[in-house]
Amino acid sequence: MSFKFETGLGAKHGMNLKELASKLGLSPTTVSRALNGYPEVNETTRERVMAAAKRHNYRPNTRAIRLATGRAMAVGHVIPIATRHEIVNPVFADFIAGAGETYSRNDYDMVLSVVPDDQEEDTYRGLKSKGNVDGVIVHAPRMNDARIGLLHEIGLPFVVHGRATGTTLPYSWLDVNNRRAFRRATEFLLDLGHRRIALVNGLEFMDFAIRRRAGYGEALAARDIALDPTIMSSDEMTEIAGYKAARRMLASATPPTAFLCASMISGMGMRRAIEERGLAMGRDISVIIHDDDLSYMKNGEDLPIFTATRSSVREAGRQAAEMLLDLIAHPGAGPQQRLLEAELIIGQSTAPAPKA
Amino acid sequence: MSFKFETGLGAKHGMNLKELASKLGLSPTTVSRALNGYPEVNETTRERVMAAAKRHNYRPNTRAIRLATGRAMAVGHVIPIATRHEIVNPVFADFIAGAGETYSRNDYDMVLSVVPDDQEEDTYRGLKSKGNVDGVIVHAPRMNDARIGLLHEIGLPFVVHGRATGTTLPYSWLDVNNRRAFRRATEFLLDLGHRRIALVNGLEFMDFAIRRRAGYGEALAARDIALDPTIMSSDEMTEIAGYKAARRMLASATPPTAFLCASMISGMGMRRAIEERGLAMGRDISVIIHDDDLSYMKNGEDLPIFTATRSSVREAGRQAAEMLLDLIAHPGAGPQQRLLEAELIIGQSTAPAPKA
DNA sequence: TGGCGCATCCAAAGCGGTTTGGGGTCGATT
DNA sequence: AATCGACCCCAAACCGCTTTGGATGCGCCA
Repeated sequence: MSFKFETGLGAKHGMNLKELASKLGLSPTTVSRALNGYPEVNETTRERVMAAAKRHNYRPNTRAIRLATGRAMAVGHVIPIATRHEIVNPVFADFIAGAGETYSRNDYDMVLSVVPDDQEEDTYRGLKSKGNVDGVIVHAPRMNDARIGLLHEIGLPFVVHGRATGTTLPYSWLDVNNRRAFRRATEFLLDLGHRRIALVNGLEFMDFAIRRRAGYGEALAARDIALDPTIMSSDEMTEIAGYKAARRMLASATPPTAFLCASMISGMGMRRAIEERGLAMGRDISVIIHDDDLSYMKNGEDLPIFTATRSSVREAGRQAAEMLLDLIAHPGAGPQQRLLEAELIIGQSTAPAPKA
Repeated sequence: MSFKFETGLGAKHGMNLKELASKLGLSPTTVSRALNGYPEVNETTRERVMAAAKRHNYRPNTRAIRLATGRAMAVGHVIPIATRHEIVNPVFADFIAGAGETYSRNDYDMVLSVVPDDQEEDTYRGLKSKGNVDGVIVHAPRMNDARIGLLHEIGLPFVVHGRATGTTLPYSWLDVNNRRAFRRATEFLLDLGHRRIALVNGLEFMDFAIRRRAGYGEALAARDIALDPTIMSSDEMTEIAGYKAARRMLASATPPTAFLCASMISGMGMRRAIEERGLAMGRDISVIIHDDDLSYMKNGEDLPIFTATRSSVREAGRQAAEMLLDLIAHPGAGPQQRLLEAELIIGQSTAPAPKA
């Protein structure tokens, strides 16, 4: 009954199709077609309808459209909150911003689900069977990521941001060429004369970290330098983790002269460790980071602070979203892949290896 | 016609209420009521229905529920992308994560709209009239923020994260006591003997920045110290901005001995400027930051890197979302407000003022 | 024994759009 | 003059659920 009241009062609830149609002396059918650009309506009628729609500020009810068409006009991003280490990936913000721009332009909604990681599978199944979204973006793929098989099984279109080593199923992804980027960065340090190059990597169950490590390994192998596990670490990409890894390695008997580091944030922690030790980054110790080009964490202005492999995660978001919308629009077409190359930006944090 | 195919094939499209009902030999009415816990259904029947629903993996179609009930079961977060300075606020990620936890628990969807800031008003109007959401969270309020009046006008429930000085309308908000936090921090520095205390603030059309400046001013005034505009800056809270502000101030004839800084990220830039000058933070120069307790940017572990005013933005997200859901559930009730106090955490970045 | 009330269940009318399957009109064709 | 297409438009079904307004049956009391 309170419902009756609301819809009764409802001057506020806005014009609907039926009202608009009767105001125009037309049928809802015709009005709907006129507004949606169908050909079987007279052009002058269409203009009359369009004008009236604007005048009365008519906006079709999304809920009704969704039910009638069977499309959600929305895509989902499932953000798992690790129950163990509660890290909110700092690149999410920029990726989401990029993807969101694409969605806005295409009149799609973006729905975010933040769920404990043990409920992730259930969330995907629900998203599909309850019909909340037409597709999803898969974040932070791991090796042999189970989500790919799952999404295949339930038949929900998806694009992976990154790749999942070990998966045989075909699927759509957009990734940065992490292997090549880290190989180039390592070669760059080698060319500067460095021989003890440390790798401060992300967590190695994350696919991107595996690829970065591979690129690093390739470059060293090509110069016949053996991997040294004592100067290779793998951890979350936080300031603290970068600090601790660098501090530990610098304290060793044979410290590295250069660092390769997975993110700008951990790079800042590394710098802290370096300076705490009375050394100078870019003189005593060289550092190369991977720069996601986060808007709140620009790597300097004219002169970059860090030498870096750079690839905009915001742009990745834009493009991944476009791929997904395309997949949704053309369900027949096969999976799409796109590999972005990172630039190598020379900044102030690298220098020739000190004479031994 | 391709539609026919899909729904024709659609073993996949899942069980719906009608099918389930006929399988049970019951009417849709009864099944609906059984599942939604209405009293006018026999307990044994209810159990039979529940069991069948689980067995057939029935999940009610969200789109239909939304249309039938008139509720969106979703809340919106509008994230304006400033056309001038394209900064994605780094605290969004954590705030969103916190809010998202609350939504997940309550079976609400979170829909994010990333829009150019000149389309913000239109976005809110659309969200309301198209019925996409039941309420919204307003981010990053400014002085005399126009959104508050707008949302009042269009009748969309909302909670502001922060406050908007100058607004006379009553509205719901959740904020940190920024004024008191910065006043305490300033007093702390004063007690350590500092007299030239710089303020590296956020952009001062942002409400929180105004309040922080007020707290800073109060503390100085209480000790009869005049404000000195040359050691007060106001800019985006990026690493670069912090660096530049600190560098400029340190280069002056009468540099500050202490800094009050709006964020951990700009604090890291300040540290860079300090060390670049051959000074040590926490010895030559004291620094206090505001710490939003971002998960990827922890302020040290046992021993905090920075002395800081701390307040978890993730927790703020959780609570703001709860307030909003409460507002939506009880449209009659008046606006709610909640003021969170920040802790003052003593870290390694502060020390007594050097003897002049 | 007739009637009342309670416990259960159902048919049908929404919700607000889209889409199907015609149905007039009218000028052109034969 | 009858036929035939365009061309425009409409009535009604439908999407999958909720909710209203009964209907049915049964125990129980006067």
